[in-house]
Amino acid sequence: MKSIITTLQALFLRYTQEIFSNESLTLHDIQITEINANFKGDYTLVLFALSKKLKQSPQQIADLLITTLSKPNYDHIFESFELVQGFLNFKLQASYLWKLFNKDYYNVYIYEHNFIEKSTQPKLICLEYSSPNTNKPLHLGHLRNNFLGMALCNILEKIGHTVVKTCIVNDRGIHICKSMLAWQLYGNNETPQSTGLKGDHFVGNYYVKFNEEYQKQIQILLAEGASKPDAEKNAPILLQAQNLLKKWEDNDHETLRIWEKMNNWVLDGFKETYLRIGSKFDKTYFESKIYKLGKNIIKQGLQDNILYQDINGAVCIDLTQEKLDNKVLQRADGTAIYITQDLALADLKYQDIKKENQQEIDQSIYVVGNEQNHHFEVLKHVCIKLQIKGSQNIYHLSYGMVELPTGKMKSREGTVVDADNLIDDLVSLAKNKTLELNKGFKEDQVDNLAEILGIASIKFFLLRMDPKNKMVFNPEESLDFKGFTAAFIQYTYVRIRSLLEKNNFDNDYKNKPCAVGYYNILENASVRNLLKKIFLYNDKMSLAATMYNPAILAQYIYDLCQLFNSFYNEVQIKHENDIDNTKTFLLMLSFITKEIIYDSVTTLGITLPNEM
RNA sequence: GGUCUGGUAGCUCAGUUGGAUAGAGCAACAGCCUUCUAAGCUGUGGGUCAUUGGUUCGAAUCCAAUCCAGAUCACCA
Repeated sequence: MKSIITTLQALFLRYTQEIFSNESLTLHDIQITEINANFKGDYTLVLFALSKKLKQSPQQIADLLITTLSKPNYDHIFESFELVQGFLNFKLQASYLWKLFNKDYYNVYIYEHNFIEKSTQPKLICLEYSSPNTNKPLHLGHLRNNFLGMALCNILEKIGHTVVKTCIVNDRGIHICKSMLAWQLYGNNETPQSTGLKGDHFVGNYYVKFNEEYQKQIQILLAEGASKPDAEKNAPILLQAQNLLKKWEDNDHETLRIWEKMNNWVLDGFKETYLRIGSKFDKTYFESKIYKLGKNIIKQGLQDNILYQDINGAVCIDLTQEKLDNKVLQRADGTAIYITQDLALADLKYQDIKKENQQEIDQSIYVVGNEQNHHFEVLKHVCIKLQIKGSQNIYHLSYGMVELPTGKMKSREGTVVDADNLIDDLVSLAKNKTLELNKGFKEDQVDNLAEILGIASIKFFLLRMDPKNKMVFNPEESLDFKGFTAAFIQYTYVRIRSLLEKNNFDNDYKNKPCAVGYYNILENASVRNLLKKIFLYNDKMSLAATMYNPAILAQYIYDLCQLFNSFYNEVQIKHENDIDNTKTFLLMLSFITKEIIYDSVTTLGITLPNEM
């Protein structure tokens, strides 16, 4: 269903073309905005662009428009006009709003069960997100990544695109060897089972242990008179870890056995968290399985003279024409680095998805933090130069870091906010709050509800902000259940459910014809504002999709809920008269609000309770 | 040093191709529950949109310079 702004734009385009006999006018010249709260009316036609194009003053244009549109042979949809310094404010007829709601929203929804217009150009999109390392548990930054990825996927699908969700698991490399080594040295054959720890936390503890020992050894070397860089490079435990990496790459049986065992512990832990937060993937790739493929691409690149070897034998690419430096793609000793496997993955994803969908990928989105902006710029250029298919359609959706009030999160200094712990904290906060409000739920109901509310609260908190900006997370202040939060929205939702139920909506009103009324109720500002906000849903969804920004949707939902609550407090539906269909209309309005909340909140990946 | 982000209320954030007197939430203060769920609603206070200049009917938004903060510029990931 079309948004009201678009509808009005089209209408005014027709009007102006007719009235000013000017066929060259386009939609671009018709600037319609929601009215500024300080003025009277519903919407505003901003006349400056039109004035320039028509070479007439805003006053002249407005005069002619008003006199013509007020004539009875024109669409009878305007109630009044007011011109204020180039802004033509107008109020719509209540009957028009009523009809619009009934025909374009209510009935369409009842029949089609959908609010959103599909894109006329559906795309096949590959969306990569999450990308965990298997040496430590997920933290708050990963949560932002996961929530963004899921929400974006849902938004794009809502618009009608096909999205293939992929995940690359970074399960090899020196960082993995560090936790492995620490476990070998200090683990005493303990396991997640024997300690009762979640697998990823269990392994993460050894990663921390490694760094502690590493720091100790550096201090010892420094005390013995070594320079700082030497100490950092020669600490025995680091040399051991490097040695372990070499053994891993040489397929040392025992090393691989331990690696696989520890990796599975971590992956089991991730699985649990992903299930809890609702992250799903269509395809999961493992770096350990694909990193070697990159070497073939590099070999081919050398043969084609796109790449070159420097004096030490490292394979490089010249990106000076792209205003970037020369970039190494493979070490002098022939081993792979980060970008080597990214090349392989880009190629692999393209081939796999094309094969499965019998269709070219239109876009490949990577949800990765903005610390890697440079890396992805380089990656895209390298892919293009190496003529990897689909390279032109690579898009890095870069999101800002999550910081604490004290500054950056640093794993080594223990200042990370652990994902699992955070979720537990929020769930338990939600539980306390629920118990405090004492609404008479049974114990398992309380636990269920707390799980829904706790997870929703962190999701909404992370999604309501523009992805590209960094954000500050204050544990004390952020974890609230009032104001601009998920709980507020969930509360509004259950409140509407209850309202509809108490008023017997499903049986007595849902299918009642209600095309005509006396419309007095639309003079109530809270009713009118809610209705106008409903008319914007489609617009906001498609904007969120084109901008890759779930925050637009989050903000919209919040506004909608706030308007509903104002309306709810002002109008007592059960006391309204239904002789003129007013009560039916208000219940339908509430119903559509509820359905939009459900539709949009679900799209963000957030669960709604039925009561709270 | 180069490149890229950002700087809006005490704090956390909106502000959609330049539009009218810059908006929310939190925090503070004052009200509203025998009436459809008060996790709600209503109101008050709080701003040199980092600074300076420019572009024009009009600038938080575009341009330039300066200041501040962050990221990045690895044969790390």
